[in-house]
Amino acid sequence: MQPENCSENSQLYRFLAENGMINVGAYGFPAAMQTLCNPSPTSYNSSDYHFESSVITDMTPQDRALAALKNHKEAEKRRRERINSHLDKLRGLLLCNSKTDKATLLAKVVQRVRELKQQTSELSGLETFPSETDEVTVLSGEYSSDGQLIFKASLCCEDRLDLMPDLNEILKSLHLKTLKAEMVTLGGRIRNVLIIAADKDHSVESVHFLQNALKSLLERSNSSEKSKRRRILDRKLIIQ
Amino acid sequence: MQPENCSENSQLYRFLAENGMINVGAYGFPAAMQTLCNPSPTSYNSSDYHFESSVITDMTPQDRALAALKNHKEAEKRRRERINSHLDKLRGLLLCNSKTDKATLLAKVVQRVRELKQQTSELSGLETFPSETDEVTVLSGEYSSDGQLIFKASLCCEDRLDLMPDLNEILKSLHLKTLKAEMVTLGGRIRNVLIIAADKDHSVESVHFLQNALKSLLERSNSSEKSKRRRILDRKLIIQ
DNA sequence: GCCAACACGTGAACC
DNA sequence: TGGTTCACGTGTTGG
Repeated sequence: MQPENCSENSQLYRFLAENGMINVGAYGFPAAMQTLCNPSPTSYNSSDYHFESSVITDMTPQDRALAALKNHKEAEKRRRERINSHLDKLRGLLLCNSKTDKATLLAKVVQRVRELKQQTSELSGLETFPSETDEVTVLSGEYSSDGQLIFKASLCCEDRLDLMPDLNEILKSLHLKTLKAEMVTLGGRIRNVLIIAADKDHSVESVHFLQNALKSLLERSNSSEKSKRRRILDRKLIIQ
Repeated sequence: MQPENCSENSQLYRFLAENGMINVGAYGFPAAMQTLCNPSPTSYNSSDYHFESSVITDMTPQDRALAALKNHKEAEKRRRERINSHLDKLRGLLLCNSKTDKATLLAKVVQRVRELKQQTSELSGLETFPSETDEVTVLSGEYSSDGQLIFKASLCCEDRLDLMPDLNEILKSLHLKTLKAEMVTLGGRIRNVLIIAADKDHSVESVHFLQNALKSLLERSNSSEKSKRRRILDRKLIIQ
């Protein structure tokens, strides 16, 4: 039996120690793993538990490796807890029994998100005429077969001459293509519904940028027009 | 060094084998783990690789344990894949980069589900007057501090004398308490909005039962009233 | 005893 | 390097 590298022996050492096959120090592992890297042919037992490296410094490379392992172990535990806490929140949100298993839960989440997207799409998609309330709606579609992301954006606000130029500027700067545009004006207000395509390489960012850009466009529009309007009822921002 | 049980030694054997410290058969592990349970004091190496148990039967207890381990390993892999595939679907649904880590993804999912619930609640909650379309809407709230589940249910259909008794019967049979009830009638139609509390012990089931009960109530209502109505435009069922 | 689901600790990969 | 994330195989528990 000739060990090939130190890693294997540190594993072996740990294995033996954890299973009580050799005695270990208070913490669990001594700083003697180094000695195992060039092991003497004697058997591993507690009588070999003497080493010279530990007298040189308090923090031998072995101790440091050990501390790293401990860190790693704890970090991993925190990671698991973080994930599980989110899963628990989802259980609450979906009214799932706390003992619903993870896979089933996630399947339900997928289904629910699809339903909700569908519902908001239907509920908010019915509007074609401008409303009294200012609205920015970005309904994210999914990726088309050719890798483009197709989605729908709706903007409802006061009509003004430079709205379309502003809108075009935004779309151009984000490298978004307008596949289709509907606009309806009524009583000084306008509703703009755009079908937009984004190249796959910067699609996600573009969607978020567009949301923010439209939102700020709407705010700009509001602040400049506020004096003219008798009332701004509300502001809706729908992000699907 | 006296091993305490067989499990430890099978672990040890596996450890040694996996790290090439002893030779193993074609599959990976020989059927010799039993011999390790009462080990001879000699060292573990390939020269000890002879055993009598395997000649008795093809399926020794060791082989069966081995097969079970293999099963277990593969089942666990399938489970991981199942979970991860759902996570990937969620990544697609949320337009997340494929390298968004699990915890962050799940945090976004939680946030998104909350947003979507909020939006559908707002979008569908605006209606107070009865619509032309028959509707059952159950908007699930979350658990209150005292463990009760509070949620909102809305029902819109033809008005009829025995609607309220039917409704009360349903709620009573499901042990649901009505905290608040709004009802608006207009042109022979009625909209009923109920705030309902369910005890925690059978809350989830009750919500689903209620959904089904209201749905069938609506269908019953329709079939008996169909002749009187000139048109039933549509039927909406919203479940949040 | 089997099966399914979980938490755990660890090695590997990526910054 | 250290920090962080992932997949993996395993021990364990409940049905």
